[in-house]
Amino acid sequence: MSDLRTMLKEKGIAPSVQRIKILEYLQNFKTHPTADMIYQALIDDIPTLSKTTVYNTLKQFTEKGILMELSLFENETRYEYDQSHHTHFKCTKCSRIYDIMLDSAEFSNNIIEGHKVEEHHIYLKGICKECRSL
Amino acid sequence: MSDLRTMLKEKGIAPSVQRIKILEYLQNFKTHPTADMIYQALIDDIPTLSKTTVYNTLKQFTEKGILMELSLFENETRYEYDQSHHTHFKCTKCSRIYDIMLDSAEFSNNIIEGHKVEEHHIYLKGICKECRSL
DNA sequence: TCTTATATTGTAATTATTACAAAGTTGTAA
DNA sequence: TTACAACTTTGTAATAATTACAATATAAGA
Repeated sequence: MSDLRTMLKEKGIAPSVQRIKILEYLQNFKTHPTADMIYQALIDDIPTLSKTTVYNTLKQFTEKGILMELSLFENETRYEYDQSHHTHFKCTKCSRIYDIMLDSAEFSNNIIEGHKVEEHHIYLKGICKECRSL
Repeated sequence: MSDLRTMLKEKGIAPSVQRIKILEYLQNFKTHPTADMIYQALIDDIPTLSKTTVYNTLKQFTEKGILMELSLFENETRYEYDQSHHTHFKCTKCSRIYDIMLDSAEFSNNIIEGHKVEEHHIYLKGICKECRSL
């Protein structure tokens, strides 16, 4: 708890109650939650919490490199705190998303940690050829 | 054109004007367009075209395996016809999405086809352990 | 041609997200 | 301690992507 407080200060972010609770939630529940899921989870604890605050906070944390924004398989952004190198697996039936401790590419048409992989996608992100040459 | 017609029939889809034009567009422009981009591109040609038709058609094509749905880096679904095995690269500056002819995983912190890769994501999709054991 | 099934359209509803201004809070210097 | 400035949070309204659904139009077969 005071860990988070210190960490936020080091990143130049004032450790408000809202920010700490949101970060705490992401740290405790590695379920790749959406902004709404986080809001629903905290509204009892902080009855005045606004969804805008959740969105603002998540955006700020992402910009500071504290969180990772995931565009997994749907049209909602999901967030995670875990910075370790892993792969995401989503079940097409139950829609759950699993963390797979694997960072290589030998998985296509394979069983990995008991899950049957039917598709794999490799996404890259960075600065493109043209922008680099400016 | 009659290729597409035949192909749709084989998949059990009636080859209506709307469906053919949409598929033709995806075949000609490999820009991973959104539903809206396709709609905008075709509205002059088919003035009565409805966005619902575009959405319905894309959904149907995806279900029949004709198209691929991509959840790349934003909250809009993008579609592509190209079934070849490749990786997607998105520039953080200009937001363009590039096809990279590469399906392996040696790309992290690397220059690939001139693009500087800063992040790579591997996504898997399939049936999870629990669902398989039912 | 008539009937039935299928396809398309338009509008309204839903959901995720952002914009923005008002109200609240905090830190600090007088 | 008070007062001010800077920063945070909140709530409402706007936007954007997508879906639901009912009405209309089209196509195919008896």
